[in-house]
Amino acid sequence: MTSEKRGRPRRSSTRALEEAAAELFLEQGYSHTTVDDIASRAGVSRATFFNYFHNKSDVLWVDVDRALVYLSQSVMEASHLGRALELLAHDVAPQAVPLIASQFEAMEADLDLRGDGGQRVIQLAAIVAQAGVSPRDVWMVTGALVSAALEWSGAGVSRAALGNYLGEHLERIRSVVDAGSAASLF
Amino acid sequence: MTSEKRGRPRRSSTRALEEAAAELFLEQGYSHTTVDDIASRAGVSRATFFNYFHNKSDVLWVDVDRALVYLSQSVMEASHLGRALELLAHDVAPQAVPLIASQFEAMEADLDLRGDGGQRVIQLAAIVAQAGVSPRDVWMVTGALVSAALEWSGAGVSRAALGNYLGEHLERIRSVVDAGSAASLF
DNA sequence: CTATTTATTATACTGCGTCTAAATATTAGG
DNA sequence: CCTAATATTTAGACGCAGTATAATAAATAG
Repeated sequence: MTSEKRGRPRRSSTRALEEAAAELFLEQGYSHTTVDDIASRAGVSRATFFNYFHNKSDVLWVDVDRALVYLSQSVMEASHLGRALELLAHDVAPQAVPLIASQFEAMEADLDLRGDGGQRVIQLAAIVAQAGVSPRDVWMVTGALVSAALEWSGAGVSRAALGNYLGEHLERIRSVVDAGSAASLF
Repeated sequence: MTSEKRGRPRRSSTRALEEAAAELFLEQGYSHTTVDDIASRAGVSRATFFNYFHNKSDVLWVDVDRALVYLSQSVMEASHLGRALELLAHDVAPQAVPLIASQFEAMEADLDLRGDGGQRVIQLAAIVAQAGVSPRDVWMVTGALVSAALEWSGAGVSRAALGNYLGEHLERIRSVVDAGSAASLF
């Protein structure tokens, strides 16, 4: 995905494949949709799909993964999780709820997708740890963040900004985390 | 897996397959070991492997899964997460650290196994929710439990009983959870 | 000895993910 | 214009996971 000016132009895009996949998942369910189906609908070959995504399920988690990458980089630079989260929340529009969150059950793939979700939770925990939160607090903080994200995505169209939920849930654990963790969080 | 007295006797066992798999994973790494390899070493056919496990990775998580099933049933009966955890901890010997926990990096399968771990975390969260912990506390409690389990399994051979770690980590969040959650926890 | 029960096994199939090599479409520069 | 360099698409083959089915084998009950 270098895409300067030279070379054969792209025939598709992450977005296009995302949309094709979303359509099919809603029509036929996740497990009954093959990668071939997605590629076909997007007008490219199966091989090309894998130029854009590592695997079938990633197509659903694109937004979440982008957020995690952003957060990870942001933490590396700022070394302050609280600030990194503010930056992230600021960049996420209230409408931009990941597809996976808004239309989970419609895709009838609970079991298939549970593992993928858990993978992201673990990744988040790794970022929290990287941010300098003390080991014994890592999972408590991670839990608070997951909680906030779920409440945010679960709230209807009238949801507030993501930052509000994050702030609220972190505030609740402020009094019980180590001093070191607090320093990185608030 | 009914196994009364009638019918053809079993040629293998979960344990035997577990051990065969563990050997191979340590020898060759997780991703370079096929289900065929495992079955062969255990002296059965590939098809038989799937009579004992749902999939390749489950073989590493048997102990964790057993604990989760136990916990889930226990919660259904007692409707009290705290008590269910005590019962669980009481039944788990200090040496019985799941294979996956003790020999994680030796298997060179970080990425492959991360998803499986996350899956269990999500399952745990579901049990916590089922136990009547209030929704906004579910992930905080889950985080505390994961934290405890990791500290327990990460401690050397001199580790204390699992119950100690669980109690300690839950105690830390006691002051910040809802009254309803506390009722189910303590 | 036969019927019943349970487990093992062979076999075939779908689909994911990987890899390689070839084909295609574009730009840069002589 | 033509050629080289570059970037992307694509076909095709492969290994392996996981599912399903039907046949076979080994035990017990009566």
